[in-house]
Amino acid sequence: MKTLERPRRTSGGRGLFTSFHPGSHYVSTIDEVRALVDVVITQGSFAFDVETVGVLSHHPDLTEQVDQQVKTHVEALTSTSDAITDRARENKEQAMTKTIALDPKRNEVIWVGIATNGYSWAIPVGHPCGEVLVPEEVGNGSTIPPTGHRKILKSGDESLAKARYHIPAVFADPPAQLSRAEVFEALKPIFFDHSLVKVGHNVKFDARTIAKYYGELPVGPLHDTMLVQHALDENISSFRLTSLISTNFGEHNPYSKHGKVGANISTTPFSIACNYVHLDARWTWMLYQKLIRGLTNPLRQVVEQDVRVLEVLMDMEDIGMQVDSKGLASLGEELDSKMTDVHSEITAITYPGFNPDSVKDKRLFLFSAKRDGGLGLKPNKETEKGQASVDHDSLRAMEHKHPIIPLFLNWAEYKKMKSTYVDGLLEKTNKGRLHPNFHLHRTSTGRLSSSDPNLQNVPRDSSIRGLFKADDNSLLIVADYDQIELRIMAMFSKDENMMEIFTKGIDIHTGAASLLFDKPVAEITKDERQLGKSANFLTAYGGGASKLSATSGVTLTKAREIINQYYEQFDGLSLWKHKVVMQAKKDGYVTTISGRRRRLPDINSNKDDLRSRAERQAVNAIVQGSASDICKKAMIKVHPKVRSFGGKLLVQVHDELVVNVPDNDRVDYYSGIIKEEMGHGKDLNNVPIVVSSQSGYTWSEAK
DNA sequence: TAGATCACGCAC
DNA sequence: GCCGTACGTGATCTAC
Repeated sequence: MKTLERPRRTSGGRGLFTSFHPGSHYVSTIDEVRALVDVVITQGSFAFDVETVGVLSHHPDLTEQVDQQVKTHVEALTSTSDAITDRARENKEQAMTKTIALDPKRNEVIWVGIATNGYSWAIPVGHPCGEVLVPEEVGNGSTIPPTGHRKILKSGDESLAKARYHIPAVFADPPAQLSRAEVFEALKPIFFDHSLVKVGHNVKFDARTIAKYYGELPVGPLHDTMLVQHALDENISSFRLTSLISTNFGEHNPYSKHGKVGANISTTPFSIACNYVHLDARWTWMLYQKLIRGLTNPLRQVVEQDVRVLEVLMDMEDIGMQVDSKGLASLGEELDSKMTDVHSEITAITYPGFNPDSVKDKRLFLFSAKRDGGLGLKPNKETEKGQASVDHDSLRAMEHKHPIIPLFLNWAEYKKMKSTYVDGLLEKTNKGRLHPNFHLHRTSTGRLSSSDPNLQNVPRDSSIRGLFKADDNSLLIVADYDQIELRIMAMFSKDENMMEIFTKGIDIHTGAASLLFDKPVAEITKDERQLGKSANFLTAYGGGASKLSATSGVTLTKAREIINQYYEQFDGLSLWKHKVVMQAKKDGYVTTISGRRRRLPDINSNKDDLRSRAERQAVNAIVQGSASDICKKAMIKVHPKVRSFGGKLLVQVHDELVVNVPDNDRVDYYSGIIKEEMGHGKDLNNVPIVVSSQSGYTWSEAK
């Protein structure tokens, strides 16, 4: 039995592991795994990290996707040959393999890294290669490729033309490694110990990845360096581990010496990969120690709340949401046929090769002079960079000027649905379910975000939401906060009129209209309510008269009048906003209900545009961030309740929760529990919280 | 050729 | 100068 290597401590160094150098130990026997488990258990917490690869052959459905992608790719080419087709397939397979490596449901672990006080271990469980025997050879196009890698001419001879080429390295066989099954069995005591804190950098990924080998998710408490760092500084551009090490330890490239991994860990020599795994686990551990020690209240409580949300999110991601793949596919066909028609009409009016996806093409066709082949129309809006805009609003405004404009509008609508929501979602479907990633560190306000796929911006249109289904024998309950952001503003500002509207249970937009137009609530028309609504929105976002006039269609003068009247009626609100900005200028940040901070470096800028932007952000961050705090608290409370009656929390969309519950006669009871845990009936300093809910078999029915 | 940027559109 | 927070897609630009 090999003994565990314990890295030497350095005195006065940057951390516990800086004496580390190559030739590092890797765990090769099951006794060593058991021994490391014994050490970890005494430490109370540990960092871990997995390295993963995608295995295409494990997923026959994915080969179909590759087939399809190769087919589309080849169809777009003018000349095809076996060599090109093979190359295309190789590229697509590589891309797909890379994708699956990051999908916790479909990847395979090849290394596990673990670190705790003074220790780190690298456990290989399927690294495919040993050391390099023959290095890879890459030609950048300036040389003639070696024989055997040259193009074959029609004559049958090898072409002597210079070309790009890539000859992969030749590796020795890897050393003998433990199997995943025995390693994870032996590690079970540390991943399922309710008293051990399991730390990761984006820990949901690692935890969900290893869940495959246990048939269930590791248990909390979990902790994550990303969300700690985010609480300390939300204005960070990259949350990659290497970036955070640089900013926290002043190491410019901690991996440069012996842990540099190429494009793919599975084509990295064994010893380098081993070093890399040690480094990743160690740096995660050291970063965690450093960040957690720098946490003081109220940020400490913010992080404590977020790690609890993290566990809920992990569960939500792993469960995923059922989607009707066949329905999506047939919607795709419908859109395809509509698009074919529109496209041919567009081509007939424009010219062959006109690309309706090209802003440039559309801009040229609409706005260039008639003598240049354009329509000579006048642009009515500019993009940020000062170009003529061809977005929906601009086109709508000139819709009657030429028959092609409605065609552009139709094309854009169909294209969006097809590419983002049909093809995009289908590609992410795994056994009929979509498993989003929820992020706690990607917004400046503390809101969640969602990606791969983003289930927070699924169109409300029933043609899409109607395809998101409850499980068999289940129902979806959608519970959402009523006007949570405006209620939060009422709470903070204690504005009398706003408080009164909410306490009396009057619709806030109607109430605002009533004050704006000095009319009883009962006499407010639909149009007036809409103006009230627009004005209400402006307050949270800090919009001005021009925006109001643009979105609601009233004249600029009228818009100014409305805004003035609004702030006269809700004078407490404008006073509060003013105080917020003053405080932000003094402190450099604002604070939400839970104590989360939004730092605003531009709040005292000399540049008017930057400063006013920061002022709007200050107000908005308090409102949006506090709403997010409330919804996070709710998730923490709702999650165990819902599980206790066999339900599943599926998705959070900022102010709404989507829950899958058993389809039985207790649905009203379930809804009641969910609403209660979300705070329905309670209040925010005398501003009532109202939660409404609906249920149905699809997401559109439930909303 | 890969990554960055722009323009756009979807959500709250 | 003029509306806050996100993410995905496709085109186009840019650096290597």
